[in-house]
Amino acid sequence: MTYTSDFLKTLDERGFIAQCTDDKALDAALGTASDGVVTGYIGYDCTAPSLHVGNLISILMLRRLQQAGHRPIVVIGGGTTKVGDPSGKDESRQLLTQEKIDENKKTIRATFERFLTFGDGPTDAIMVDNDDWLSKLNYIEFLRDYGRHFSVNRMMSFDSVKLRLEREQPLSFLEFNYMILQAYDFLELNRRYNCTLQMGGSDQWGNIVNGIDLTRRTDQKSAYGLTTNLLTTASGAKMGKTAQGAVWLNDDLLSVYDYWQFWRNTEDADIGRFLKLFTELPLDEIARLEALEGADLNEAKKILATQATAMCHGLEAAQKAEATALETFEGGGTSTDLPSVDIDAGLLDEGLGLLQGFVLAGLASSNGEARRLVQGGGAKVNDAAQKDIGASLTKDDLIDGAIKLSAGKKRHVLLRPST
RNA sequence: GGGGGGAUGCCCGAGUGGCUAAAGGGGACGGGCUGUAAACCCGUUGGCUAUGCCUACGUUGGUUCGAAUCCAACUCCCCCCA
Repeated sequence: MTYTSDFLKTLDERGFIAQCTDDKALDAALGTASDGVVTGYIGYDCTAPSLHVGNLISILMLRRLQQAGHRPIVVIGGGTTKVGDPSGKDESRQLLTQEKIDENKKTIRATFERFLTFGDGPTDAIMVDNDDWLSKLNYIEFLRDYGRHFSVNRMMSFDSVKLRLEREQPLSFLEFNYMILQAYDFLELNRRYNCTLQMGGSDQWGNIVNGIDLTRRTDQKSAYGLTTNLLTTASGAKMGKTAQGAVWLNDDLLSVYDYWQFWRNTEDADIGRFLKLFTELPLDEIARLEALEGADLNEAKKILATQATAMCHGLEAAQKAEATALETFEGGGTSTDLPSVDIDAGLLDEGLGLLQGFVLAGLASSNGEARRLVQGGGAKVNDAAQKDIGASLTKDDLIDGAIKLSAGKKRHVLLRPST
């Protein structure tokens, strides 16, 4: 359909939207809300110390919502994390301890401040923790007031539950309750902040719909749900997972340089889609970049990388990453800004084993892996291929105070002796 | 409570006494081709103080010259019945 609200029009043009519970009504509401502001939320469980690229689309939806003159709410799932969302998982998640959850909460919060403007104004973003209300619920009271609105028959029909059962994977009663708690979140946010929109990945559809139903049944209020497609690369791989693990948004878990590289290594077939989703370049500019062919597409990839990195880590850091990459890949030089690992200077005096060096640099997880890397011809020291697994690194290998180790053509780390 | 089935390396999965660090596949990593792409081809894929040693087939104990494989107990999971 053709949308009239800025928000939905933009999301639609840029390929965000997977499903909407009632797009006509939502479109209208976005244009006619009493004070012109619609409040929408997305919840994030704190199962890891940082969000990753897989969460990015949803964060950007909140950002777009704010840009369109509405109010985003970030819900930190301090309460729901204690239960564990069964959606899209074959097995129960390991339950996290309270301390771990609290720690994760802290490090996740900071990420949002780079994408959203927080404050007290009508369209300023706010952040709340669902632990604030979920932990206070009284079991019997809760069951009587809200549990009666959920039919088990229907709950069983939701993918998060159904798939688990069909695969004969266990689903605990604890997890079974997740959708009820998330539904209650929506109701609570509706009451507290007049929040009428919940967004999320398409795997959240069931949970979102439940919240809308609950709000209607208990308070006779209407609310909307909007989901995005779960992002996969053109080859079908899940976004955000690489060999090293998730592509984290926090720079202490993944360096800005590596984040930039992640986007630089986008497959050709994904460029247009990613530019629309992950940058804020105008569509005609994107159309131009997308139309490039062959090796010229590399230009588009660099623009994608720098734009996407700038949004997450700031323009300056992004440009620095780009310069570093340029020097490393196209200039044939060694940039001093490559990710580096500090080592004890004394190690070089005695001669540090080559294999050990790669392990310290994080380029191999064991001596055996480092050995295989050398034997396979993928290990380089200062750009010179190494064949001898018994070789040592010494002070003589230092160039500008560092030794450049490379595993393959793309992974580079500088070893810096600390004094 | 009763009966049946199951637990193998990152994942899936073969293996029912030695030839098993464990087939095959996926994934991942490295090499080649290229454009830091995809596809394709080749190689690698437990650890170590390394012609050897150690750890590993749910846990513990046993049989045996020898166990992932046989026996016992236990733990956890699934299914069916009540």
